[in-house]
Amino acid sequence: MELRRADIIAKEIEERIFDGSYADGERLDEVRLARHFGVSRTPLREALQRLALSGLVELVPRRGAFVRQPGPVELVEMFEVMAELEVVCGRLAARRISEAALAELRDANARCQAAVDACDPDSYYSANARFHQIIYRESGNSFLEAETRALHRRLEPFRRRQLRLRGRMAQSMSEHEAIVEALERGDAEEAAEALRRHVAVQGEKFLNLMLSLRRAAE
Amino acid sequence: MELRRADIIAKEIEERIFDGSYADGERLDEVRLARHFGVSRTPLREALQRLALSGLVELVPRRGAFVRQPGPVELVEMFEVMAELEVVCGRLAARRISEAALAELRDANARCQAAVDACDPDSYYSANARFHQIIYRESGNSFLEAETRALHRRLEPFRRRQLRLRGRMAQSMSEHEAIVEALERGDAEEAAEALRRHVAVQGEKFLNLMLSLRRAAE
DNA sequence: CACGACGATCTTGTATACAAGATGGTTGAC
DNA sequence: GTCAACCATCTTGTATACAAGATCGTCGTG
Repeated sequence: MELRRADIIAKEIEERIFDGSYADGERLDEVRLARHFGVSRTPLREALQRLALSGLVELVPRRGAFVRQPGPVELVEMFEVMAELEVVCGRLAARRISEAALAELRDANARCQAAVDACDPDSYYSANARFHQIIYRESGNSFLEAETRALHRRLEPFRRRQLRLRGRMAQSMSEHEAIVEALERGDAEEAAEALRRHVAVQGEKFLNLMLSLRRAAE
Repeated sequence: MELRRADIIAKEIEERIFDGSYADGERLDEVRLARHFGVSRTPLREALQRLALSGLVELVPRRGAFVRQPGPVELVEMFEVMAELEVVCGRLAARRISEAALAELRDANARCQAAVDACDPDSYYSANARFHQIIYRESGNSFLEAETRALHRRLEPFRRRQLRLRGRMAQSMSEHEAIVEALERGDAEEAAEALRRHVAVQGEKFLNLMLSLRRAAE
């Protein structure tokens, strides 16, 4: 047995929550899940604890674990925080970014463009994620980087839905270019604002998000 | 038997890590701790998992749990993020704060002043914490509030050390007043900047922080 | 004398057994 | 007929037992 099983199980359940296999409010039966994963309740409970800490399930004492999908309000709040974290990363990165990292950004952007041309949302998503994570890293603050990545990851399933909307990928691309430009110039405020515009969920984007939520709820 | 014991144990161990009873890198022996708390290894392991998620201990598979005090670099990073979160809270609060909350802030500030006059760092600390938490709440973003409070709590022991320094309380007070003023005027940028100045760790504050770390390490 | 391999022992990871609280249905009284 | 209390059952929380990997000392060899 090479690794801790609880990690694997937690990730698996997380995946199921993300992709909607487990509905909001659903109780996660320990013995059922334990049987399903072929383990005892001990490592499974560890996995549930872990998920509870990330906020994906709610652990009610003596009652069990319940899936806790963020509601519309909480989602908007999380996106707002995400935007602000990106802004902070961008502002710091504008001052601290290296020439090599700028090249990496341009490369990531090129891959984004290729994905847009190929109309491939999945590879666009991964190239886009790389783009952003370079900026997190170049903030020069590992703690900030870790926190930002964690939230990014948590919002991943919702972002992904948004991307499938018409024209979103192309728009996203041009925003990327504005960000890179600002970072090249070392213009912290412009980088910050470009990122804020890029990430913020507001107006029609907000509406779209809510609609996709409705769809996912069925 | 009333509540989940793992919570209580986790909090207890957390306290010990915070106050330095457990040194950095120290291994936390499961059976020893279990005996100490009068429980079996099962709830104790749950507690360790929890602490691992908060970053207070490192869980090395098949090796055990090790206390992981943040080093100087990580601490500075955490304070930088803390400052940015406060800034975000302040900026949002400036737009969203209610008249009642402003009154609460003035009240908290009065308590701070009373603590300064009485030279009572402990009650200053709690009044100060209340002051800041009102701002987090008035950001109108529960998720942001929760995240900010979590980091605030994690940095508490280090903040507390800083407060004992000469003149820090009085200076802190005047900064509070500037913050309240900006919030009253609804001046988001000024509130943000006032908070940044208030929370940022830089210059001699940085030095002091490092020194207090040294002291704690012994 | 130094280095490496082997094994005893200890510690963690997992499974199972047991205890205690929660749920839901049934029964009885009003 | 309705409401409430009680009991059976189920589920979680905790303890203990067992398995597997890691540490460290010892012994043997070069």
